[in-house]
Amino acid sequence: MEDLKKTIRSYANVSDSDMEFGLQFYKKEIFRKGAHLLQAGQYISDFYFVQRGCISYYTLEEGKAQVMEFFTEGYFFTDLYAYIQGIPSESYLEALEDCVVYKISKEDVQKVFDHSHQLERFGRLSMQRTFVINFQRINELRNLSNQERYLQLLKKRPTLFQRVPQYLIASYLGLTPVGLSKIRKRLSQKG
Amino acid sequence: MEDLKKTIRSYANVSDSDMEFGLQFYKKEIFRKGAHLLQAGQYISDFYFVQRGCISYYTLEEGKAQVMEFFTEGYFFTDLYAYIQGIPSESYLEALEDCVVYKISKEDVQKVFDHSHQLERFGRLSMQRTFVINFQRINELRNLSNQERYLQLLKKRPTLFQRVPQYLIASYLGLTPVGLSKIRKRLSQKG
DNA sequence: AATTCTTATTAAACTAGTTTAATAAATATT
DNA sequence: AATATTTATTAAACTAGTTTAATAAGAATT
Repeated sequence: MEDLKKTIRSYANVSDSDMEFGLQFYKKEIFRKGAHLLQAGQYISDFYFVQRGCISYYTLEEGKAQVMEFFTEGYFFTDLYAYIQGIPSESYLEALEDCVVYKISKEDVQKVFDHSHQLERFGRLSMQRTFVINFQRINELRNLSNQERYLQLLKKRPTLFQRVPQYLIASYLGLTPVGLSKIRKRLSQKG
Repeated sequence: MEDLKKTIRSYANVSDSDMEFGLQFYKKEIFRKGAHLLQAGQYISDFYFVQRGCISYYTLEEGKAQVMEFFTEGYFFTDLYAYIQGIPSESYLEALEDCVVYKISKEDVQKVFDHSHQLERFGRLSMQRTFVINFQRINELRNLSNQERYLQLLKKRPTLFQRVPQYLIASYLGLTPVGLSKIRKRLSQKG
């Protein structure tokens, strides 16, 4: 749990005893490639941390997967929307590789926050971090062309392109596989 | 400050004494139509609550305003991105009408959170609320057509169309004024 | 009431994507 | 190694927006 501990401490000064209290609730879990951590219609009451692997977070819109995020090592994740609102999920969480994750239940999160002001602060600040990422995402969706967003993803998360098939990346970028292929061709002709 | 108090209590059970402690830091401020609460390049260290009026939150991209949000009565707002990161803003906050707001400084927010676990919880939960809104925004940007987003805005915030010129709404929707006009024409011909 | 200024619509040419379908390339399976 | 399956590219026709520029409508000012 060293990676998890380090990641929490990157947000707030958590004492050893508070950390020990918090970590006791996390449980290790393994998912094989192709396994679903969550399917639409299910409730999600766990919060996860990626120790190893890659998980896709997607919805089905008219039968087609719309990838919203790829969670890789060091990410905290869940279907945060359904988790927060306590409603059935409209999304899927699927292991794109064999994965090792740590999970904690919503009730245990509540216990941890009730017990420790500093861990509640970690909660607030990690929510802030999520805000920053979503804010950037919205700005990118609004102000950048698809080509620019492709180039930016290539720059920000280059290893993703080795781990994930291109048609899922196209989906993440809000494109069809054909559309992304065209963009790549256009770029390869110029440069 | 009754509206402010009510809004805070809609997030967390704050005791009277904690509430009193928190509210002492808020200061009332008035902005005339056209006034800027924030300009690009400035640091923003205040958090605001809209008592009365409408504030646009926008960036300039190649000289053109890109409206990201309209803040109306009951909204908490700031340039949250610059506020959180402590970096100079790239955005503007402009009163579209005469406005009454309450504001609190970042340092005072910190004092309040340090003083009261329940107010820190309010902070976390209001951040969660912001997450939910941004999440929906991202989904709308990704999965809905411009026409659908226009119709949805019309449904969700109908009064906005009486308060705000159409070209700003076009910008909010990520369209040109011409584009929005076309959509409206298309709809009026069908229905 | 007339004028000016701002906002909204329309037209025409253009563009970056879409869809569908065929083909090519890469990967996995027998 | 041969075959089947999955993934990526290309082509062709189409679409919903863009830009620029002209016009019309509405609001504010003299």
